[in-house]
Amino acid sequence: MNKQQLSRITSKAKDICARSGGRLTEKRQRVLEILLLSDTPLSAYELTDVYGRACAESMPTMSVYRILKFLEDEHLVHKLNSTNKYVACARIVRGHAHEIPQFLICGKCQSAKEIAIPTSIVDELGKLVGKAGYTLMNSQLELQCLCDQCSVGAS
Amino acid sequence: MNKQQLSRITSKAKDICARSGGRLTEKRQRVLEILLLSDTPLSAYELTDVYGRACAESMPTMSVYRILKFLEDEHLVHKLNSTNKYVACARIVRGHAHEIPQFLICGKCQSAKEIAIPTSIVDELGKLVGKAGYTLMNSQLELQCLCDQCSVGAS
DNA sequence: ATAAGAATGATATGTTGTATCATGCGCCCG
DNA sequence: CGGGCGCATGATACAACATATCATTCTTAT
Repeated sequence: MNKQQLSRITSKAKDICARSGGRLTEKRQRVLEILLLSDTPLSAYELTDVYGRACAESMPTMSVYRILKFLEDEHLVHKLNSTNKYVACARIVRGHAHEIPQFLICGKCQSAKEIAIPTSIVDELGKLVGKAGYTLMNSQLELQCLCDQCSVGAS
Repeated sequence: MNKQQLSRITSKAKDICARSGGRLTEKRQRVLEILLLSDTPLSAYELTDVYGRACAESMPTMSVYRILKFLEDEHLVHKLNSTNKYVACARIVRGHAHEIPQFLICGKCQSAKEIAIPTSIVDELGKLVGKAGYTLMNSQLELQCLCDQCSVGAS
């Protein structure tokens, strides 16, 4: 990702925040940028470290958590529950509307890819869930995978 | 679940362990029984508490974690990554072969139900994952739901 | 009986996350 | 302009989840 893309994205992120009455402050923007530029999801403590090294003055982890919560509420960042790490939302990068995200997580290099799952599959899942006596509320799937690069490397 | 069912299950669990060279010791069995009898998934620390109250002498949490790991390796227990809690495997209760488990977790009462997802859906997911440049390794899904009882109660 | 190995206990520490109160900073209105 | 209100951040403490490591106890085979 180059500087131009980054500034286009952060400018869009500012709009999104403004529309909901929030503000993308400089610190929030920096946290978002770190996630946008990272190859892999980061934990709150990893983010604290990266922030400290990148930005001269450091930030207490507490603030990182608060900022992550803000960014999640704005749908600019997602949390991966299976690894307790955070990723920038791919939709804001690619300009799509917000949907429930699904993730492919490489068990070897830890990369995570956000994908869209066809409505048909989600609907099938929903029916199945209904038969079991439950109602699907939210289907953020996190699938344990191996990415092609790691498959090749391992062969 | 009555005593007879419980003893049938633990006897089967003993066989499973024996086949892989392990032993279902009394403490391991007690931990498994607590999970079998619990309405909801339990964290390692909750298990420690319940164990302490049920069994007179208590067990260090460290041992609970070790026992949970053993039971997971034997596929007698699953860990829910989205909540960091543990459940007894439903297949051993119902006598089915081991498969990748999927869970429906009620966001209100915290109950968790283990279900089977048809091969067709898993295959579709696999294809999708393949197109995205990944290979599906393990598809333990944890779906955030509302159970029918809680839906009714809330209405 | 005893030695080897498995299971458990005890202790320390690492990782993730929340609660709470204090401080700073921007912005609006008089 | 400046005083005060509200949002953002800092500092500190602690809770919850998990692992590392060494010591002790129990089982089992010879």
